[in-house]
Amino acid sequence: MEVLMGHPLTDDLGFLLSRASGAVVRTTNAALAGHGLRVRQYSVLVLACDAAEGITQRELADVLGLDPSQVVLLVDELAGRGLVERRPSEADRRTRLVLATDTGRALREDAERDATAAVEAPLGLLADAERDRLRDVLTRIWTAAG
Amino acid sequence: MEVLMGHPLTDDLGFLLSRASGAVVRTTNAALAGHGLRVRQYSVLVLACDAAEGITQRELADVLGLDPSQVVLLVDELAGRGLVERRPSEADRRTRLVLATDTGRALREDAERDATAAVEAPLGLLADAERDRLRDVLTRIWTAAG
DNA sequence: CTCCATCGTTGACAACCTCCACGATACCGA
DNA sequence: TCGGTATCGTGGAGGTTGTCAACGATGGAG
Repeated sequence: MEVLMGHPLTDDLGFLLSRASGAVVRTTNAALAGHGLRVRQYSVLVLACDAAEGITQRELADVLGLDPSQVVLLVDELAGRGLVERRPSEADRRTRLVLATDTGRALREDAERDATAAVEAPLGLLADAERDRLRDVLTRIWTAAG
Repeated sequence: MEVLMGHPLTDDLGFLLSRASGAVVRTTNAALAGHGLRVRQYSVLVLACDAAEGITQRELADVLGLDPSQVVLLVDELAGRGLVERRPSEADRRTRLVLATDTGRALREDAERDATAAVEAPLGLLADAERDRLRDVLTRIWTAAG
């Protein structure tokens, strides 16, 4: 990979971060395309599936680091395909809880298999200890950057 | 940061990668805004500055992981501001070498100072050894993902 | 009750990514 | 020398993402 060497940006962590991130996202998107999903929608679906009581759109925006207006569209698409449904919250009538349907949960299972398999190529070569450390470092970077 | 805990995506390296990357890019963009630059243009400028003989647009696309058509626009913008110039290559008349002007080099100095200072918040808390390891891991991920 | 914050939603706009097609040039094999 | 094939830069189309401002509806504090 001679293109890698000798360039100053190769030392820039920010650059390496975005380049690696882009590569992984591309790979994941390709794997999810067969299910008609992109990473963004897939992330929302996963979060909805794992929230037993449903999850607020505001929470989705916070966790995903997205603008709330984007979450509206993502949930619209998922709801339009019957993968997710919006249920009014009894506690706070401003919020609408996003819940996964049975169809959504089934699709999530399939999609997750393909996604993890595809990402196995770039990330599989990391040892468990390395993964843990990487998780820790990335989380610290995110919290520090706000 | 209770929003961090308890969500399944918090364990997904791909997700953490893109979220951390997004945060760093946002921070860098904010720091570069004063110079009228975005990270993309800044990256091109840096590469042009550090290539004594100039750099091919194809090389830029390869190193940055961009489509060649995007590089055209980025170089157009930089050239329009006099930060960079296109010089026909004598060896291969298909290619046009991108070279930084004196103005471009001066701006790069200033911009680099601000950019590194801004990124110091999220990345400064990493020890040198951690940085080296992170660089290595990110590079391996990128090469494996193609 | 009033004032202010929050949630979801809509709209607009810029930036970005992906793909396809073209002319010009280079390279390689017959 | 010629002809096919590949590469470089460029342009354009279409979809996706990022960012910001506004709005109605609701909640909460004083």
